[in-house]
Amino acid sequence: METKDAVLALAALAQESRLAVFRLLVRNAPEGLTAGLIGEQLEMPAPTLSFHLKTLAQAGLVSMVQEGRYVRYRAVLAGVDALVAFLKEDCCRGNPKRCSTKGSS
Amino acid sequence: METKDAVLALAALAQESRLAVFRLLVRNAPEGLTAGLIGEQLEMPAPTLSFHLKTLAQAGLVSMVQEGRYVRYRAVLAGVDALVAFLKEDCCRGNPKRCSTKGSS
DNA sequence: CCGTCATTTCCATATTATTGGAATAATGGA
DNA sequence: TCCATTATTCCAATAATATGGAAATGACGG
Repeated sequence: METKDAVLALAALAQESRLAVFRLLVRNAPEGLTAGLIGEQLEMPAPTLSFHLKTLAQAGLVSMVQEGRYVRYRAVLAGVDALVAFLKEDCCRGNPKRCSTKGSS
Repeated sequence: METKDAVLALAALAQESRLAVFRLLVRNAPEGLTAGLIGEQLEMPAPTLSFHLKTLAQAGLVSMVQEGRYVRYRAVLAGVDALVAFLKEDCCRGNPKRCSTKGSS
């Protein structure tokens, strides 16, 4: 992962509305939800939601699939893992014992 | 963790300069670095760096300790873990098997 | 105290993001 | 084909953020 991608993903999540959308999709993984259902759950106007979904998709954090008249969105959980790996890259110069808490990447 | 805290932390990282600062501190955990050394490594003007360090500190992602004339900054690695836990909260409605990749929180 | 060094605050500028109404597409059923 | 439904694009007002020079703060050594 490159810095540019990480900033894109972090910026996508660093916004109340989008964070709510993403977390809703995480809860509803792996089936996902249609745009309409998301808007209904979060009481968000369609254009606003569309804008945010596009941002999340461009950041690689959600995937979209056309299903007839609907578009189904899904959280890309691997995106979060990639982000964390990037953040902790070469943590403690590779002395994992000195690194805190749980030993993710 | 509350939504507000998560947005604060994500926004702190969602910026190229700050992301660079944080990752530098992660690499140099757990000792940390003084403000001056960070600015030197990243070739960043002092006021700009100070602004970004303050933002990271307010987000709970770095800690600061006065050391004589210097101020030492350290990455708070647990902050990242808390963030991930929040993002993946109730993932797949608690069906961890259906959740992807590695089984963090 | 006084000078020096490390860091922060002040401030103005430039840039970028969020929001939702109205209009526009795209799909499928009758 | 025509209509109802679903979702997106267009656009403009509003708000928030990043940047760095100059000045101010704070800490230590002499």
